[in-house]
Amino acid sequence: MAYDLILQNISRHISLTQEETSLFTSMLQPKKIRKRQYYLQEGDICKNVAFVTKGCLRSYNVDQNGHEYIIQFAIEDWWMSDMESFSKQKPAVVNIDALEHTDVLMIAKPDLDRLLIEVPKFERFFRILAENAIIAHQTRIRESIALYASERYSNFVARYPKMAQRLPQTQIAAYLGITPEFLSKIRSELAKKH
Amino acid sequence: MAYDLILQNISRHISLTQEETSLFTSMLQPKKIRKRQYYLQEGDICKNVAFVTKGCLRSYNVDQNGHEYIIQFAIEDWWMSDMESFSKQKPAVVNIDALEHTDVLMIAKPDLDRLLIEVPKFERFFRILAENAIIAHQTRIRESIALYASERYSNFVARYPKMAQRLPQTQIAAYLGITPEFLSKIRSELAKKH
DNA sequence: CGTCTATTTGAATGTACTCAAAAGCGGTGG
DNA sequence: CCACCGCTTTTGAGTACATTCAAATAGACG
Repeated sequence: MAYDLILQNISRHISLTQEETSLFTSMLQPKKIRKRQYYLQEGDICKNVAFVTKGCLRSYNVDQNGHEYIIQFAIEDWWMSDMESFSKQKPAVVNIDALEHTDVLMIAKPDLDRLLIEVPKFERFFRILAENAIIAHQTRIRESIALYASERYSNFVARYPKMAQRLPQTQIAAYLGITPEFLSKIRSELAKKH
Repeated sequence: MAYDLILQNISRHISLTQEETSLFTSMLQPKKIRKRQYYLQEGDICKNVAFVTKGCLRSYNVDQNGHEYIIQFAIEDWWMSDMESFSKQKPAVVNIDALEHTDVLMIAKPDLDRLLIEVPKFERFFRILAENAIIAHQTRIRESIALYASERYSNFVARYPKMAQRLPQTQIAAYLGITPEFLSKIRSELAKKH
């Protein structure tokens, strides 16, 4: 069943009745996003939140020199949206696109608003989801100001081994806030130590 | 009335009945934290969430070389806790202390758990609070990997002018992830341009 | 008033970036 | 299935951003 993964994800924090599950799944819209295809473009308003069932998304922005800075990756079992654009319905400051052919389940903003009212348990679910995101973000902030690039890279590989395997180094570099050239040098230094 | 500020803070996102307000305020414990005094120490379990009514708190950690890295400041009208320690009741990885003589209103973990059950509106309140924190954290992550220290400092001053005025430069430097000496040099460069 | 901490300034060093060029790898079409 | 094209990764030289250490000055607090 195609909803297994998302229902399991939700059951980690709240339990749903049969009817609540039906209401929830009736709101889910499947969508395929091909590699390099945009899910959300800077300036657009984010109308859905996405749950990845296959593939990989990234949210990022681009500065005036054309450099990309990655805010977040989302592989299978991760949620993705531009929080600011989605929750306040204002133009997005980031882009979201697919690094691989990707399958998502989307929930539209009006549906989610209705869900939160009809099944308040989901307020709890999304509160916990948000709190966990805060914890991860604080760790990342701490590391980005306290650690050297080589340490940040080692921690990234240790924390997200699946992502580190499948992501191109250019993307990891853009997440760590370094150039691809410098990441290559870091990796060759780390390799020497074995 | 001492609860004005916190009730106004809450009313920005949800509205409470008379009884809900009474239940909520009955859970608030006032506490004074003197300058340099700890509110939470690394390794302890965070038993309360704090709302600052006067003064200034900071959460930070210290590396093996004794350098401090500041995760967050909280002045009047801000909430502060170690999210991970408080919500999962595990040992804190950060310290929280006062940079000024500070007054807070605290809510104990068991009280908050009960509040969330008895008044589910608070699930919504804390979800929105968490989502706003995520937006701020993502902005900070983006700036910390994309901008030079001088740009991060200018943005900090523009975004939090009240904090920039009252905080010592050492603390701002520890928040931006640079040395106090380098911040001093940045400031003298910026001053030249006038 | 005196002590302690915060800030400034300078010289030497280290981390990370830019630019350029070559080598490796993967997907696509013929 | 191979050849090609485009993109990713590697390597090197020169440069810029940021740190360390040291010492002098200014400022805050009891």
